[in-house]
Amino acid sequence: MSAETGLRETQRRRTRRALLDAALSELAERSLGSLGLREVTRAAGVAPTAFYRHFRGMDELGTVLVEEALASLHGTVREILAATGDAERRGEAAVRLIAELVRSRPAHVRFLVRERHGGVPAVREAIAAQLDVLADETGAALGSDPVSAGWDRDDVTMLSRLLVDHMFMTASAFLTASLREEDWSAATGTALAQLRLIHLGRVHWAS
Amino acid sequence: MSAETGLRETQRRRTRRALLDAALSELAERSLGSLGLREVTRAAGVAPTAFYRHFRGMDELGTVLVEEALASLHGTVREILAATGDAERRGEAAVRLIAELVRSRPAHVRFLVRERHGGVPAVREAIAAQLDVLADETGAALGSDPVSAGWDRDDVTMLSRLLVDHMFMTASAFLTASLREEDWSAATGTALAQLRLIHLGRVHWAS
DNA sequence: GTAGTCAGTGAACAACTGTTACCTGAACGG
DNA sequence: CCGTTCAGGTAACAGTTGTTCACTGACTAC
Repeated sequence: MSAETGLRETQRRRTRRALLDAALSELAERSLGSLGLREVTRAAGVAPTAFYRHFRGMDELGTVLVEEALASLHGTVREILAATGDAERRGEAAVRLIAELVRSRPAHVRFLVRERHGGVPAVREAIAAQLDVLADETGAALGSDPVSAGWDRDDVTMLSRLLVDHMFMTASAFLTASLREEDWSAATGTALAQLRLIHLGRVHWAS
Repeated sequence: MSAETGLRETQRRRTRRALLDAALSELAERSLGSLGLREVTRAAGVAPTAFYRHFRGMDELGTVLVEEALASLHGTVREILAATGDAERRGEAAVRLIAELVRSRPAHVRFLVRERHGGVPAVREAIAAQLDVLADETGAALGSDPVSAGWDRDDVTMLSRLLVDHMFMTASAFLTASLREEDWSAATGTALAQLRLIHLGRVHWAS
């Protein structure tokens, strides 16, 4: 479905991408709330009015970026949860996948980290809702895991929330460390150690 | 030092406070980057030009807010670290103090959480620098603790970073839960459980 | 008492903002 | 081929922005 590869449609998609990319690159050192519609269109090489052909306003542009960013994150998390092996290996896989995500889509990740607590309610809520889903999935995967057999629901959710938040911590650490290679590997080490410590706590947990 | 209670000086301080408070209340649902100088002065009931008698620009206003917010946080953390008793009690004390801080200065706390990864470099860096100090202090306190005797430096810092970040997680959770009382106590429970889990991991850690 | 300091004001500026109504021309369906 | 659709452009709008300058008048130091 939605092949839609007419000449017009492809051009339309192109400008839409240009708008999203322009916004994304402008957001490297600013926040969505301070980003003007005209700035985006200017950076995209398009007339201001063209914006309205694609988005109702900046809020909508923002929520689209949320969906884009979290689509890849969602995929990443599913990979981790589906991964076999002991918790140690799973932790490594998690950190590795986050690292890849930061390397391949730094702008998207930065956007998520920044706007999670940012000043645009619509975007904030979109991220929060998606993260709730993510936490639930994590919780479900955790539930069907020998280590946490017999845990009550509250404890499972508190752990999954901790893990999701730790994911963001790690992503943020990678972003600020993404300049020097030694900082990068240090961040990797820290994230892995923290996951190991959390896992240790999990093993010795008594509901 | 700096008694300075002339009539003029007190009035000056009053407007300065008015500016800071106006900004703070305006920042309840927006970010610093999107906050205009004129908006602040308007909310403070003062002419736009009066702003310059107190701050060079919005960045400076921002860093002053950072100092204010982190002064209380600094005090809070010192109290926790100085607290005697086992780790369980210390965790309880930590959560309780954060809760108090959120209740007594919600705007400051929200400001910190939002601008930590926010769109104003100067403010972001000011917060990061202060948090580094905080993490170091935590690390020092952790170092002189029987539980973590013999840990190497890297492991201590990874733990203190985790704890500082967890503090922010908790503060953020309290902020979003501050409407309904049952959400509040649930947030308290989650934070406590997470600290307990981390502590368990700490006990069974092997450097 | 008097001269000086200085927090706050008022008016003006060029630049920029989001949004509207209307126009253009290339791709489209039949 | 021809009428229609529609992505994008132009021009204009009323507001708002940060910053400057000169000015006022209550406080201060002497």
